[in-house]
Amino acid sequence: MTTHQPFPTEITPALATAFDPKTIEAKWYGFWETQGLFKPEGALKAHWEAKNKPLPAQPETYSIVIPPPNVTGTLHMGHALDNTIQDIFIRYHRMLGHETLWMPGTDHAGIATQAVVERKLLAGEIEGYPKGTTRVSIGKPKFLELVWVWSKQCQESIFGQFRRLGISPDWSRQRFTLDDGLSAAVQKTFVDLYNEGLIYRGTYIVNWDPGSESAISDIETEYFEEEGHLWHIAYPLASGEGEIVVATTRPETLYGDVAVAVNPNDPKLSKYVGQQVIVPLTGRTVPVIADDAVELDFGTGALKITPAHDPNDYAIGQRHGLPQLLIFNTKAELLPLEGIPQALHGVGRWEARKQTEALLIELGLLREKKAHTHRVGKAQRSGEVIEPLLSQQWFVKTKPLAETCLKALEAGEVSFAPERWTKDYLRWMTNIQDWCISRQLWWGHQIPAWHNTTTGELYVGLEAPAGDEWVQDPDVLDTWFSSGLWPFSTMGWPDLDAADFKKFYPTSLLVTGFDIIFFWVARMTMFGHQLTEQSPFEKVYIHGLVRDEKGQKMSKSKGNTVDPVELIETLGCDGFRFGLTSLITYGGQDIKLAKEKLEQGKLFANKLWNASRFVMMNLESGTIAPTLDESLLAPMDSWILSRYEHTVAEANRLLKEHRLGEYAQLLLEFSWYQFCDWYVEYAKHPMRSGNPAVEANTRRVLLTVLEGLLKLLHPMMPYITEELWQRLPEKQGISISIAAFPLVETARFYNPTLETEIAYLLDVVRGLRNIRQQYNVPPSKPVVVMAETKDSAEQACLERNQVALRHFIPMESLQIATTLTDVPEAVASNVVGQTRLLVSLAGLVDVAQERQRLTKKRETLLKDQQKLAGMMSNEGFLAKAPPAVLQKNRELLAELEHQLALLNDQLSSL
RNA sequence: GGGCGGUUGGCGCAGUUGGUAGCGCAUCACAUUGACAUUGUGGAGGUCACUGGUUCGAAUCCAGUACCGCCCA
Repeated sequence: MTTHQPFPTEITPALATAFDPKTIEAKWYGFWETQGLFKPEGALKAHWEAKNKPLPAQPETYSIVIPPPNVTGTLHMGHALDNTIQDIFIRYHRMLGHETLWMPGTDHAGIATQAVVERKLLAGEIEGYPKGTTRVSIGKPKFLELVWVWSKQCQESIFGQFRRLGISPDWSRQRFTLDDGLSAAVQKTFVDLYNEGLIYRGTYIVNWDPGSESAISDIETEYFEEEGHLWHIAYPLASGEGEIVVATTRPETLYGDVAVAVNPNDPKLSKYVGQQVIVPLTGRTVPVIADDAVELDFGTGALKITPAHDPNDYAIGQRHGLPQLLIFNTKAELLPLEGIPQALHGVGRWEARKQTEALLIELGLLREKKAHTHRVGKAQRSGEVIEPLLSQQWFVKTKPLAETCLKALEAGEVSFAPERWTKDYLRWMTNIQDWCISRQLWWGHQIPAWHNTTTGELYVGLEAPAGDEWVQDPDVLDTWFSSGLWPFSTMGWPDLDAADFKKFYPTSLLVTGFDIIFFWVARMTMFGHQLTEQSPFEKVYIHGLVRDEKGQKMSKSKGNTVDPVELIETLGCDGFRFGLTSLITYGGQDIKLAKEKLEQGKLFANKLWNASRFVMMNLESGTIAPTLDESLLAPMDSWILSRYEHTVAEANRLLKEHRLGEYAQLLLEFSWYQFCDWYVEYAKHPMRSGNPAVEANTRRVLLTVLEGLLKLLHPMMPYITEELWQRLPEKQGISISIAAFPLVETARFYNPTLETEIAYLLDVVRGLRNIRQQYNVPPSKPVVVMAETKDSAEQACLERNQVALRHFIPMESLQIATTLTDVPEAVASNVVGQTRLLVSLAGLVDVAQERQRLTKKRETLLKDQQKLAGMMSNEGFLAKAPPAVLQKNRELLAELEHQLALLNDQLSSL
């Protein structure tokens, strides 16, 4: 056995009657960290030392990279869930003796972070800067300095919150997407992909966010149905004879019109094709063109074409070789162009819309304005309405990358749990659009491309070419570009010999919410396959969103967010983690934050605490059998060992299958409803039997089960299990976190026959308690009990569990018989299995009440019996049902019939 | 318009090889000297949204309907 390592002992010697999480959480977290137990190497060594076995030469590895939180604020419930899940898997594999790495870190979150600091600056919340300060006014270097300060602060507070959650990543390896190594990976990737033709630069209509004054990708744009208007505007024919009325939702863009389009099959309008019309307010003459894309029955049937500010118009413009007329600046204000009324120069788009409408009315060209519901795209981060804008941007050619991913998916190199998410991933990969990766921001990875100021030449490379005339492209890359490299850039890639990369890549599991399958998971697989020629993870575990109690999505603007740290304060970390885990479903449903269910976690922690307290008090009171003496085991002992072994097997299965909700439920049931409610209660008896060998052996059973239970629970409830485990009289190793997770290699105690027997016994106890309760017999008052059964197994069970029975039910006497004689007059009865239970209650039996109770029971049984009898008289069922089911039903039916007979007897004797 | 998910006791939810429906909270009754009132004990409460099909047998599989939610166009 290993020697005990020092561990914090400033704990009260005796366990308090109520579990107080606060006193233990900080203590153990510090202990784990200082002992290096979150490090793969440290944990591995400690694990095998505790086992007293040599380190395996080639230990199995297990690795997860954390979805890096943004350095924009604080952790929310989604993070709490996501990281609790990861921690469970990490701690489980660590206890299995695998070399386990959980890589932590944070994401620089370009737009979001820059926006936060800009907002703070503007609001005067940054010391040394007056209210109203803009990023432009202080300049790029100074501004970036402030963002760095902010991001460091955020990082610290996030890591602090993570620690409160009790999670166990290797903090010594923490990464940030802007770290030197990760940045180098980004630069290299960009240059390589450019050289392979997978990155290109071009002028296209992009989703422009006037809020951040940057392009964003199409998936960062969210669409909302909004009430708007449809303006019908008359465009006079240049010939002077007549007009075409055009319908538009955006009158302010008419300054950018370069054509009017109609459907070639339009019976009324097609005749104008080839003619010229005058764009109102601009004096510009543009052609009328025919295009199939124009819907005949939308609006007036005629569309104004603004290629520089609408993706559909852009496509039409391309087909017809039309010019592209840019009318907005990066803030979506009208440019000072000829053809735009002077008064509108520099005016924002909404104001411009109003004024344009007024001008059109003045000119008598507004034919109609009617309410119209349409879809409006908004920037995910800033909430600003997207301004489609023609601009020069960098793109990733995604089709070839996606194809590799699809092949890998088909080959099973990567899979999703729950499986249904595969479809979403597949659909997105199949219909993938090129990815706009340049952002007009300051905060991020500046693009390694250089422009020659004199020749206009473009050069892409890690270093600028020689000469003064080269300036670096000012744009930075989309944050997801660097996040897409996360699973391997954090491991040392592109250095293929980096130790972590060689050992821990590809990772074992990725845990994340479904909302970022496209943003992140897809980008990681694309980059992973392209750059490392393998999937960055084997399995993607997708969980639902954490919603508020009403099922609404939590958001700061709605004010319905819940702070996980606050919940940890009130429930204790272990209680919180248990509650959260128990809410997880196999199907990955969204989680409604039911506070009752979380509360259950807190109660469970207290229950576990007190049960352990009881066990430890008993362990201290005498010797513990060095090994289990099987000859001394009473049926109840064997039963709990059987249940325990079964629970061990199940827990391992559920964890391997990523079924965490069921894992939580399983352990709750075993600990509370089996161990505490029955075994611990039972054990009080042999513990006071006065037989030293039995007592010592019972202590051994209690210790075995409790120690195992603590280990089974540890991945989910790390603190309380550590605290309790450390107090156990025997333990191997320095911490439960590196102790061996219980496994069933060969079943030793699992005994279904015995479990059936004890299930019957416990039913008998319940049956007797039921009677006692009905008649208000005080708990301590002994009663006269008679049990009549013709079933020899039942009889044997009762005989050999008399001691336990008497312990659960205070009895004056217990008579077990095949046929009872001398049944007293006043008895209350119950039926369990084939057994008739009688309790003598002189002067207490109320015949009416007894009749009512028995009748009710008979009705329930009768219903079951009829149903079953129906089934058993069905030819088809008898012919086709599997023998095991038939057998089971036959037995059940016989039992029901017997029970009914007993009840009838009893009723008629009343 | 297409896809996905949900509909199970008062409330919140579990329930994957199809074999007589489970949990938490709430509720009713009883219990307070030894692990625990952050408790224990006993009870009550459900035709598993609806319709049809497959099957000896359906909450579970299939088809359709209704309502709710999400994603994509």
